[in-house]
Amino acid sequence: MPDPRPTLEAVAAHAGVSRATVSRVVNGGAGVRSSLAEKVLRAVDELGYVPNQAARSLVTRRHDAVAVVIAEPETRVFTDPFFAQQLRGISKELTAQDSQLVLLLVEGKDDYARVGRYLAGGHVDGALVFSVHLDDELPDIIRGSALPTVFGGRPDRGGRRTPYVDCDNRGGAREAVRHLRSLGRERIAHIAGPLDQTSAVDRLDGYRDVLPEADPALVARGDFTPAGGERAMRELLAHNPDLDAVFAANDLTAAGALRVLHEHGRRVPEDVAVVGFDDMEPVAEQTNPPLTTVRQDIEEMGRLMARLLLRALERGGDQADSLDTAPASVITPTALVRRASA
Amino acid sequence: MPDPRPTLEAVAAHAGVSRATVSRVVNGGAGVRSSLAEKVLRAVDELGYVPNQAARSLVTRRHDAVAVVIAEPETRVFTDPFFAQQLRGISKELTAQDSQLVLLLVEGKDDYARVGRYLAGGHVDGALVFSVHLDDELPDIIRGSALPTVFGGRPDRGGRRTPYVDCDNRGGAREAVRHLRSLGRERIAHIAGPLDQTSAVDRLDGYRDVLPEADPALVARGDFTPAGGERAMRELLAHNPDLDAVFAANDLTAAGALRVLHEHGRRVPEDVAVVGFDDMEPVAEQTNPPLTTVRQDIEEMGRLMARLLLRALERGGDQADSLDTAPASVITPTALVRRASA
DNA sequence: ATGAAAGCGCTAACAC
DNA sequence: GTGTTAGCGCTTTCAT
Repeated sequence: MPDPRPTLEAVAAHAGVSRATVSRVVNGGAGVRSSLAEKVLRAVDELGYVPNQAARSLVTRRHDAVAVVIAEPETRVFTDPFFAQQLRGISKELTAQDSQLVLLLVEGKDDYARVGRYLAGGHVDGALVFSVHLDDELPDIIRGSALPTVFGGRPDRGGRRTPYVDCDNRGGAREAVRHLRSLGRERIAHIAGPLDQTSAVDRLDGYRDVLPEADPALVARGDFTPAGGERAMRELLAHNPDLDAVFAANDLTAAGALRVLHEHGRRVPEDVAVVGFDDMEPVAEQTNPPLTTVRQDIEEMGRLMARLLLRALERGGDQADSLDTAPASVITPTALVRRASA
Repeated sequence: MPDPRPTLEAVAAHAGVSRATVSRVVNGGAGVRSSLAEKVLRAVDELGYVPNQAARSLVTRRHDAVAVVIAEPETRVFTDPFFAQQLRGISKELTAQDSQLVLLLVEGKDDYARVGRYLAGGHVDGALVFSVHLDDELPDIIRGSALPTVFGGRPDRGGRRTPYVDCDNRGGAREAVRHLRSLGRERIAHIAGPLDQTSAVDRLDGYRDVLPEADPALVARGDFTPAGGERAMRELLAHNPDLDAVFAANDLTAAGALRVLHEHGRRVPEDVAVVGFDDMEPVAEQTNPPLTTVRQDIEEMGRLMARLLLRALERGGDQADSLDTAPASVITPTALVRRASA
């Protein structure tokens, strides 16, 4: 059985030119007489030549591939489409730039070393990282790899160094609470998310921005899950039987809260108005009543992350984190989507 | 600025041995005196040596990477966690075998050529492919790349050639319908999925297996979405006001059907019992009442796909689809999960 | 504009 | 056991 993959050499022979010429043609064909170029192209076609990436990377030191690192698959990531949409945006942008997407799913701290090794191992040109927990070491490990990186979601409270893309969690939360207030609600509660995630913290901050004097008993802690939402809602109802509105840190939480509200005979939105966050459609449209919520354009965020990284790669070349070439972070806008719950 | 990445050569010099020895140590160290091996390891450590994959692939012709090809991101894939869970299973298995996951998201037919090129381009050792539509050319393109491949979901009605992993759609459907019958239901309807997907066809076949004489008017066509489920349910109700049970092709469809049932004042499960398929928890647990459904172990299916492929790679070496080395397909079992709707 | 030649960093015979 | 050596397939000066 003959080797199924012809080499540059074979194409050169077939076309009656040198390897160098074939290489030029294959890489855009700048500075090659068109008559020759044509001949080469024909040979490429006839032989079904496909360049060997490994050989190419060996000399160019580029891989046209970026890693996408996603941690904490145990939780939210795998029960809402957030992650999938984000990936889709990333994929679109990378594809447009002929870059490949290498997915690194991190199951736990045991995987950190592996990821660090991979990133340092020169397989990819850059990394897109979804960091979630505040005290996580992953961001540091990744920064240690010295690979150009863009984070998805604000990495931590102080983090200035690495660029990231996040939606305006705080502003979106403010909008949600203001909406509730504009509806005439006076006892507006908040079910927060897990406060080791910046998104949850920011949403809580947004709530407080609008209601700085709110009764602390009106804030309960959830965990971004429906079960957490139920628990928090029960607690809130117990301590604040008079509440007339709830801003939930995400849609899943709101769904749980809604169930408890029904259970307790509260009508939504008549007795209690509810607003969620995310606009994750399969949930927000399925709830009873359909959920008013704060939408973020997740796919666009993914696309932006990829764009930021690719731009850094183009420019940076070697020294990707020299300050002036470092791309700035991006905060994407949110929008209130009114359905029936508020 | 000095090159930040030391080579084998550098390590060899630093350790006072030959490149070959370093290479041996780095690749497991078989047949190297331990005293030397230690010295090498120390050198590796001190220099922070990381092997250059491109160089290695160039000679070994292995990449320790497999592509995961996912088509039709427009629809279902990105609104249910199915895909994420599958990926997670795949990732776990690949990671365990030190293989990387390269994700190829296919947005439309325009992308087919790109995918074909990539797969043929020798970037990866094999491919895991989620093919969904019956008349799709993607499977053929992929087979054309001559890359060892495992499909997720039965690729098409006749497909014998390529191994795949799928759940027992037909058997699961039978179980669902039998359960409904065991509840004493006599007018059992079915809302089918899009029949250009084998899973939808198989589930319909399962329904018919149990109810070969069922009134054809009891079968309506959905599309795996809640909206489709609503539409189909209305239609069914119009033609069969006496129906007392519905087997929906998936959970999303069931959620839509449930809403219409409520709208029409039918009590579930008293008047009409409902069973779904998939057990996608965020949906099945959120419906009112919580959905009885057929569960498939999605993560396990992903894991199996990867395992099958890796096994083929180990054995096959070059000729991966020689008949005797081809791994057989796997059908995974389903299980009825009883909640409140039936 | 084109070709010749020198590697990129690694593995795998093969010799010692 | 260990070192020597010959490439893997490609890009890229450097001549011409």
